[in-house]
This record gives sequence, structure tokens and C-alpha cells, in this order.
Amino acid sequence: MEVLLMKMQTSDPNKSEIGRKLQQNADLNSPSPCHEDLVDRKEEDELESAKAEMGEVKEENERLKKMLEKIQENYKSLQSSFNEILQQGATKKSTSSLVSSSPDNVPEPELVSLSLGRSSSMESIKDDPELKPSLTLRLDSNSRLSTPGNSSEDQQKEDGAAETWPPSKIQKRTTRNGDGEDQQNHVKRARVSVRTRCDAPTMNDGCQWRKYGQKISKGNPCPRAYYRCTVAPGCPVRKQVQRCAEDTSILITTYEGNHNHPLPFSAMAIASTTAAAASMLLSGSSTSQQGLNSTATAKLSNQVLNGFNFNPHDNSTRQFYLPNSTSSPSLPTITLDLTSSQPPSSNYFNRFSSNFPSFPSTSLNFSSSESNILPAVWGNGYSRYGAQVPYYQTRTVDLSLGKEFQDQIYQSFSGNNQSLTETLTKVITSDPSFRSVIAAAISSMVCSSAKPGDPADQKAEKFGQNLMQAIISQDGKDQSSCSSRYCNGLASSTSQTGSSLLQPSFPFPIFNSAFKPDSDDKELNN
DNA sequence: CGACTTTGACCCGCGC
DNA sequence: GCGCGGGTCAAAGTCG
Repeated sequence: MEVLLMKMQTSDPNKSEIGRKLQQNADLNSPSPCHEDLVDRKEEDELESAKAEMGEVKEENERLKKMLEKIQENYKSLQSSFNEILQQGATKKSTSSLVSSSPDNVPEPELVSLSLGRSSSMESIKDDPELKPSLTLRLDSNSRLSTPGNSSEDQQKEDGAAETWPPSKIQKRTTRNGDGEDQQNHVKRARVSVRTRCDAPTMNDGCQWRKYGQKISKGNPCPRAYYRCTVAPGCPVRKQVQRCAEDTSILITTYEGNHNHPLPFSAMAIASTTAAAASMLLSGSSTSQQGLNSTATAKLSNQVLNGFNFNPHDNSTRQFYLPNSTSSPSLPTITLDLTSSQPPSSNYFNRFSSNFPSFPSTSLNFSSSESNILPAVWGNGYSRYGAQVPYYQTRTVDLSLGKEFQDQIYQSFSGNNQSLTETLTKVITSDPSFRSVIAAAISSMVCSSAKPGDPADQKAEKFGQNLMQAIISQDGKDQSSCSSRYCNGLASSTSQTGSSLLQPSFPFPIFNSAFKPDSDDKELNN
């Protein structure tokens, strides 16, 4: 924005200078000595170049003006939508609580079908109530956004919730090792399992990992490898890598914990996505009476996580059961299934790339399925290896987005309909948990822009910033969603050592502005 | 030589 | 109490 203003300002001096030159040129048209002809030519050249320069600057200014207008429009629509939603928020909450309690007092299954992939293959099992597993994903979580005002104790509790690894063992082990971590909260833990097609032994997710163990787990001939993050000493993040028994081309990477250090740029995508997913899961299990045994699957396009190096080569949507060992029944696990890729032609966001050349081939592949989608890992209630996964009766929270949503987004991007931000706002604000996932996905999109610094890249980045700022400022207002917590989760530990530590790893002002919502208007209005 | 991997031993929780 | 299985440790080996 500042660049634009500077350029607009600098264009005026150009004009006046050129005017002066024109005047000089007119004066010089009168007969003059021969040696002055050379001076004339020089000045003519200068004039020509100045004219050309001016033209370029004008064009650029026009472009930037249009960008500015569009951004401002988007911002205004976002703001008005949020205001609307804020006003309606109280009524919505009461109605949703009414809806959730079924009239016949039959406890409904609580399924969170966060289906960001496009799959309808699970419809076959949707109607069987026994097959509906449990994920208590309470969207009106009691958890509160950790703001700078919050005590560090709160944050530690929150951190301990998501970052404790291993759950209870480490408590005893750490006494041996001397790692003083807060292991109090054994209940709030979450794993994020990412299923990808990958030929390499592990996915390149941008982080540094050190292998500390390998085991042959029961039911899967492929050994499971244990890694811990070595980016910073004492980082609690672990990951398990194991190939799927049914299809060895599928790599199941299970992450647990949040990084307590600034992340490499390339690791942002996966970290934010998994943190969002984990946070989403925890927001449910934290408030659920019965939801400790929750498992969820979020089917994301395999291109959403741009930090990954893997090559999807299978367009078919297949369902797999995770080995019981991977989807440990004792831990809430959310599975990001990236194995069902889509042909590029069917991908709306790929189509956007024509309008936004700097957008990477990232796709938010929202499900077009109209139904509740059961995650692959749930299957028929039993893992393929015979271990029963106990389910609890739960409430249905369907986050799957229909084709209408896709069309709206596409049309918005095409300029045929309401603005994209307006559309996204409607969808995002309709569910706080979904906001976190959107924020993560968008961050990964913006993160991976190919050519930093070019105008289109800045445009894309601005868009992401606006959207995410709106998302998180909304979070800050209702204090109940998890997207802000996921941001805090990423930043939480750093806040103990210094608030500025995280900043380099988050290229977006959004993460900073989340803690100072008042700055939003100033920044965007400038 | 340091960082990383391998691998057998060990610890612990859980189910029977 | 016992055995099983998951997860971790740590010494030895490997690699750059």
C-alpha cells in the first residue's frame, strides 16, 4: 500500500519535470548556434525517455489503483459481513444448541466430517448409525484465546494440552532425562495424521527430524519410524512415519505436538495445517464428556500442503483403514487424507491460476459431497487388523461444503458474482473451527507463491492477509474458536522466551495483528 | 568428528 | 500377575 502511495506521489514530480523540459524544448526551438544542436538532441532523447518512463509509471499506477480498490472493496465486504455475523452470533448459538438436541432425546452421533477433499465414496456407510464414530468437536469450545493479557500459566496449560509427548510416560522419563516440561494435562492431546502418496521414505515437510527409533508394529509388516524435531533442542514435536499396509505407496505421517520455535519457511504449511487440525480436534475433546476417543478425518487435497514433496499419481479415491496402532484409540487423531488427488482440470483453484498467476497450484478441494462423510479410518468400527475401536455417541457437525460453495468461490474469483472474500466470509464465519483450517490452507497458499516480490505475488499475499486478518480478528471477538488458538499454539512457547522470536517465521502480519486487532483498520486503510 | 541411523533393551500401559 | 504391544533410550555403527 505504501509503495503505491509513494509511486503516486513520485509521479507528480515527474510530470512537472517533464513539463519543464517541454517548456525548455519549446524555448530551444528558436534558431541557435550549431553546438546547441547537440544539446537539443540530448534533451530530446531525455524527453523521449522521460515520456516513456512517465507512461510506464502511469500504467503501473493504474494497476496499483485497481488493486487498491479491489482490496478495499474486499475489506469492506469482509467487515460488513463480520459485523452482520457478530450481531447474529447470539441468536445463531441459541438456535444451534436447539438443533443439536434432538426432540426424541436420542443422542445423535457426533461426527465431524471435515471433508475438504472431494469424495463421495463414503456415502455407503453414512446411513448406518453404528458406523458413525465419535468426534466430539465442540465448536463452542470453552477454551479461550490466549492473548498477551492471558497469563503464561494459561498458555502453558494450553501448550501442555497439545504438545505433551509422550503422554504419561514422559512424565516419568523426563525425571530421568531432566526435561522439565509441563506434563500435567494428559487429556488434551491430539495427533494429526497425514496420509500422502510418497515414494520417499519420509515426506519433506520442511522440518529437521532425527530418527530415534523404529519398530515393527503389529498388523503392519512395514516398520514404523519415530522421529523427533531437531530444529530446536527440546522441541516436543514427534512424528511417526509408516507405510500403509494395504498400499505401500501411501505414507502415513503422524504428527504430535506443536513446535516451540520459529519454523523454517518451508515448514510453515504443514505446521500450520497440522496445528489447525489438532487444535480443531482438541477444541472438541477438551469440552466433551465422552469425546476423548475422538478421531477425525479431514480430506484435504494433496496439494494443499505446499511444503510437501510428494507426487500424487493416483486420482482414485480409495478408502483405507489406518492400522490400529497408528490411529491409537487412546489418542484423539485427526487424519488429513491427501491421497485422493483431483485432476487439475476439475480443480477450481487451479482455474484461478489464470486470474492470479502468482497463486501456486494450491487447491482447496472442498468436498462436493452433499452428505456426511465418514473418515476412512473409521470404517466399520473395526480396524482392518481386528482391533475394535470403541465409538461414542456423538453429535453431528458437518463441515463438508457443497458444490454450491465451490461455484460461489469460482464465480467470485471470476468476477461474476460477489467478491471472493464475501463468499469465503460467509462460509468461514459459519463455523469457527473451519476458520482455522481455512487460515492454514490460505497461509500455505500464500506461503508458496513462486515469485516473491512480483506484483501478483503481493496481490495474492495481500488477499491472504486480509482474509486471515478478518478470520483471526473474528476469533478474537468471539473468543471461542480454535484458529486463534492454533496461532497461539504455534507461538505459545515462544512467548515464554520472547514475543518477537516467532515473527521471522510468520511472514504474514496477520499473526502479529492477531494480538493487536486495533491495528487492522489503520493498516488496511492506509 | 559431529550428526545421524540402527537396533536391541527397557519401560510402561492395558487387557485378560 | 502376566504377557503383549507401543514408545523410547542409548550404545554401536555409519556417513559426510
